[in-house]
Amino acid sequence: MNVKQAANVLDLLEFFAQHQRPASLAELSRALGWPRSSTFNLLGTLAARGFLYEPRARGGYYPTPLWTALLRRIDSADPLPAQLHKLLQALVNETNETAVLAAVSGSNALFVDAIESPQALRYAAQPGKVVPLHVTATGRALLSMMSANDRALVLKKAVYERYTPTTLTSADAVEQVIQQSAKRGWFEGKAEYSADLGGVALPLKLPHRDLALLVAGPTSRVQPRISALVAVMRREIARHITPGQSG
Amino acid sequence: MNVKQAANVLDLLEFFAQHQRPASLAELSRALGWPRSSTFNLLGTLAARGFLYEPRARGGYYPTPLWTALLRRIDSADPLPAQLHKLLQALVNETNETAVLAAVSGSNALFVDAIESPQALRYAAQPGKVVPLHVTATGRALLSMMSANDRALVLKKAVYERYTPTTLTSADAVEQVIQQSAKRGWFEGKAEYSADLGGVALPLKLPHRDLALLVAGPTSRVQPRISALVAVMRREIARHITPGQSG
DNA sequence: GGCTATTGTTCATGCACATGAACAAAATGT
DNA sequence: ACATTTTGTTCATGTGCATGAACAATAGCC
Repeated sequence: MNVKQAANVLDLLEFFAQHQRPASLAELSRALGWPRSSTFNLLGTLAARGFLYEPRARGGYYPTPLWTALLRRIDSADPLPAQLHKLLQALVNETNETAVLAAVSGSNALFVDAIESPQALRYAAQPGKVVPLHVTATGRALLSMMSANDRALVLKKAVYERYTPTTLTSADAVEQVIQQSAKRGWFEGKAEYSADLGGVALPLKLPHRDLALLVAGPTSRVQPRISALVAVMRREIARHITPGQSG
Repeated sequence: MNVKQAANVLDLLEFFAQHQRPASLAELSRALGWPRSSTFNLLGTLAARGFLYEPRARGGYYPTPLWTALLRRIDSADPLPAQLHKLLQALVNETNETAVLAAVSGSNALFVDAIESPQALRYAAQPGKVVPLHVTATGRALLSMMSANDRALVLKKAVYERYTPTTLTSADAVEQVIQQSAKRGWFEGKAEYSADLGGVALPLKLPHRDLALLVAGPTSRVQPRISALVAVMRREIARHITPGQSG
């Protein structure tokens, strides 16, 4: 079940991240399609708690530094090593495609960091994006690191919708692909979830978390050089992660 | 009116900021006093949007880097100059009391940055804290920068509750104190809102925002050296803010 | 491996709260 | 200064959602 007013808080945050300036009640109500009265109540709630304020009197609301103060504490407990962001940057430089770090989140892969290719036609991926585990290279790389039990559970509960002509639509088919991919050491995505999108993913076991590393772009650019991409990814992983950290 | 599920999102964030580790549904439900089913729905909503994930399968939920990604963008539009944080630090070093930067937020002063005194007995102030405008030194420093009209409006709408024996309880009394304080150039708080708490506040006009700078602590330590504190604050403001920035 | 305690999930129902409408206050234009 | 538009605020009402209860799955224990 969807908790509407929780989602609205997220919408509000995303609005401010996008527009980067204070906004009045009327403006927000229009932009987000909320009744003015509801907007009034929500802004009031957030402002009363110190999460929104009006930088200038009657100049509209904006999020306060309290958010950042809280998140600094939250992030300090679960930091993505800066190394990993540099790894992504190196991969984008070398491959000219989008590079992503993903973690398991329920039955989805969650993009925890991403740098997009500089090219006009590119895989648009931002931190926070989620994709199903069973129909993506990233997801299967993550699944390959789970115990057989956990993986079977996810695959059983998965919804085998056909997104594109190449989508795998059964637990068995997916499990088989995972086995084969694990053996050869890399996972390929062949436009199963998004048409014309191809990618290569590698499992990345770190001390306290299992991640997947993905490089992806249009099938036409990615497909012909899969093995080259794998080689680059392996090289850059070796360069950016000290032996003690990889598993 | 209070929007419960919006407030719950904030409670959740604060929980994680405090505990700094993943928490299971049951754990959160207990800690926050929510029904398990409600917790289930809320976590589901946030996870589906990519704002929560499970770092380890069945290892509990934790906020994702998406929060930070959004807030980086939000903060970049409304940055508190790093200078100002250094100013606070300098003041804490010099005075041994808590130093705060505050901005107007509705009829409250919002603490946008704060550094607490190292002493055991100190003014506990953190970013995000809000205090009424009309019964605090900080608030009156902020009010002094408003137009006469705006200030009159705030003072008219204010609720003149008696928090301590020294609380001012009428618009006229407050306006008078503001006039006098503005003339001499600094604002004093005399345990009107929190018992035994004293402080000195100065208005701080920056190019795009009006702030107040506060140094506060137990009355016994602050009261006797008010003028010394004012002198230190003025000197450090001059040191940390270039002439072009102050107004 | 069975038994118990704990955690996670579903669902129907009553009521808190989101909403539209009506009003008040500001802003804008002439 | 007046008329018009836009924005902010209040409030009663009907309904979407939070909730408790019941069930399912998992973990813990001996």
